[in-house]
Amino acid sequence: MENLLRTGIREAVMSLYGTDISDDQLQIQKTRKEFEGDLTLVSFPLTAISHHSPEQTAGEIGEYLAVHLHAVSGYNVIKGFLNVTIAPAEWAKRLQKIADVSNYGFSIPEPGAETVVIEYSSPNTNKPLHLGHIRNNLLGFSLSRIFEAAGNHVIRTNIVNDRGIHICKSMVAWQKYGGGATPASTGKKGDHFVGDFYVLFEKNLKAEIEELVTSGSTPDEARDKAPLMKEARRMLLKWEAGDPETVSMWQMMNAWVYEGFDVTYRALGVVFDKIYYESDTYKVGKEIVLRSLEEGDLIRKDDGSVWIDLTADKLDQKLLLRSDGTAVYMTQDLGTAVIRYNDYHFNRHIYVVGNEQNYHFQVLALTLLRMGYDWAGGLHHFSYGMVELPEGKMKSREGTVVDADDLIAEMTETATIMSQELGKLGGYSITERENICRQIGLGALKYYILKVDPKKNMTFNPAESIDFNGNTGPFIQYTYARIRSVIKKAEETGVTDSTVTFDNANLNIKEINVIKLLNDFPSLVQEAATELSPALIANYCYDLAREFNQFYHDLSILSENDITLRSLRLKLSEMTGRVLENGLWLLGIEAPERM
RNA sequence: GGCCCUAUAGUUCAAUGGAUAGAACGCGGGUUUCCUAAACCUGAAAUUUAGGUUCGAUUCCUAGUGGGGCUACCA
Repeated sequence: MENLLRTGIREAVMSLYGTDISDDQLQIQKTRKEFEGDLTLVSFPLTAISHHSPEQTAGEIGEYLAVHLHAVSGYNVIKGFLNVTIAPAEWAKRLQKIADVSNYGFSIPEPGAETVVIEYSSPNTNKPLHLGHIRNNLLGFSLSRIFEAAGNHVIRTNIVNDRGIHICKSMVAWQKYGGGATPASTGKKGDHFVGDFYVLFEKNLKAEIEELVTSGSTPDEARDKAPLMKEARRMLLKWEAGDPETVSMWQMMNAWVYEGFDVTYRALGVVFDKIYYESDTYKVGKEIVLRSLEEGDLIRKDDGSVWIDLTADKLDQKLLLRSDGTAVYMTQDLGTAVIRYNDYHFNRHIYVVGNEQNYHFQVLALTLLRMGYDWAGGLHHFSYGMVELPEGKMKSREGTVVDADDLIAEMTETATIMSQELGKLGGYSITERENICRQIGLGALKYYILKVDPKKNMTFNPAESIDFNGNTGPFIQYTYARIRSVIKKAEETGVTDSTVTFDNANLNIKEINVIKLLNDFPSLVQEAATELSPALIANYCYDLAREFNQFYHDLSILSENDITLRSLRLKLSEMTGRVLENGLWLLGIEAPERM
């Protein structure tokens, strides 16, 4: 529609002023709601060509369009803005056209489509997932679907930080205080079971440190020589040396954690195509660092540690191997990137990781480029902001961390209570009820997080912020469920007529508003992929649901006597339902048939 | 100290350099014989400060102020 107008205006300018115009001179936007019209030309940039006032220029072009373009049914000029009205019949034609496209808005990967690796989640195996991980998982998963819908090959991947001193801490605590208990013997979820031992370790370590400090040590010294800390370090050395007993305990405890993570991932509805483990990739990282050192790209200091000098790129020197030859975080990520490139030959690799690691990912990409891996130009850090609570940052030490499993349960619970209060659950089986409430609770949670611009910090208020009214997931889900209900009723009563065409249908303003939005969806999917923005999809779904509700509210669909009109409204409803379903799909939110 | 991100109604979020800065929650007022009232309509309420670029700045640039992050031989 916009392209139609674009070429029309080009012709108009050519015929009126004898000049061709550039794209940035030709500014078309949607007409604001309060003015009459559908599309608006901003005439200010054209005054240099027309040598007339903005108003006059707009008027002349508008007149030309009204005469020469039959799709244009009218125009008005306000200040320098030319508001063009598209004939309702054009919109009806457009509706017919988009209705004929299958899998509306989604593209299928073509030969030559880009391969995109998306890494998200990236948990440590010493603690259960929390609210911060939820934002990460939801963003990562939604992005993966958006990329897929935009026609890319997508590989969803996860790097599990399964080794290191923090893992040893929970191992030490379990060995010392566990008394042979297991998740099965205690009935606890595996990740919480292990996480509790980690907390116990930290608690007892803190006590030891305090004791040492009161007997005269500095805090740093105390931390260094605390017996528990020594034990954890000893454990790490044994693990790195491949001590069979330590390794088998490590495997057992990690298996418990993975079982727990699986439950949380399933509840969140996220999946992975390939999981990498740091315990595998850090070795490759060491190898490539050492090779690169031989080739002379890196610096070895007197103590034996290996560094890369990035001062020429306005960054610092960065450690790649410790003086004792062991790997650091960066080493492991270098290895993971190289392995992944060898596995998939990706065009792009997106890391969904919090913005506190911006520096780390700058260094990572630069280091790989410096080492001669040209594909590192395709690495992209999708950096998102932190989730804060109304009372401030989440701090594990102060116990203010919001646990992922608790939150999911709480959301489902709230949905159940609200549904009961509204008397929504009559006539459903217990399984159906539970399923609907789960869908709604998670819909609320997911939408609440995804509608926010990812790069900004966000505040999450578990008590108040999650709502089921207004700009929320359940509002969109509810709209969808009502649409399904209308369609179902139409089928039951046989009022559908699929043979009707709409080419000359007489549409009102609300119907046109819905068509306009539907028309935008395919390009929006592409834009969301380009901008890496689930929020774009989320806010679009809300707009569409809201617009549809206005349409829906004061029109009778099923009881309309005019067959064409009734069919058209049903068609509009059905398409809105499909687009909402697709939009929610992109966000990883389920669309309930009833609620 | 250096580097990065951020600042919009009471609150949580929007706004490719364009018109009178949109929503939602909360607060005030209304609409149910009718396809789901978890809906719809309606009122009050905001761009951190000072400069600059521009026909036009919430948006771009510079500086200040507030908030957050990074600057580990932690991950």
